[in-house]
Amino acid sequence: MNTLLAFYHQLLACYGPQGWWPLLDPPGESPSQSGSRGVYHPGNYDLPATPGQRFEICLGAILTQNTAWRSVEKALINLQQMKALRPEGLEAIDESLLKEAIRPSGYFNQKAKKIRTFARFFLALEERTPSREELLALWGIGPETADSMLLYAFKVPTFVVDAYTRRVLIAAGWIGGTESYDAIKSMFENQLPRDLALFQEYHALLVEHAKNLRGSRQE
DNA sequence: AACCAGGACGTGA
DNA sequence: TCACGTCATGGT
Repeated sequence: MNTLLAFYHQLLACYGPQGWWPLLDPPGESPSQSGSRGVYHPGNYDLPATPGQRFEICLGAILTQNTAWRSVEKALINLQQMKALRPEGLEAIDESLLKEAIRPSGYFNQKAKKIRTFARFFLALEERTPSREELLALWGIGPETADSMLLYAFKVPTFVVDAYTRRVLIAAGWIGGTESYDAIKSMFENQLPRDLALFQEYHALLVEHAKNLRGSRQE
């Protein structure tokens, strides 16, 4: 039997579809209605539906590096209000305004440079799907950010590994903890059917489960 | 009041 | 290659 696939079904039965990646204003809801908060879309694996939503997910992937999502939402909303949640707007915005907008998400000096670098790259793409190597070559985009963009923004079935993933696997006794990013990524990709919805949902479920593990311990 | 949050880069060994 | 310091704000 397949341990990782069986575990996925357990998690799904326990928590249900998570609806990643959250968007500020998905189709069907006005921005004011979303109450300035990311909207999840459980069971819908067709998003993003527009280049704008795709770009929003990519920026979120950068801004959430070692940062709580709640802080990222503030930054995304600020950018949206400054009309800089588009690559053209980002290219035009003043440096100090940009940093002020993303300040709540932390590391604002580095992240300002990162999202500017990415905005230029995104424009040059012209709707094409980038390769993992192209993304990794950009300053500020490491393995997890690249995989998050590919999986949730560009709909490429590649598995995302993060701190939560490691925590769950360690708690289950399936890894020691010193394994490399790519080693853990390969574990999943070698044992699971390469399916977009499965990969998207699995990572989201691992995050939810890891948060529950932490919550049961203390806090 | 330390500690962590949906990491990545620069450096030295 | 790899361990370690740095980056920064916000919530618990």
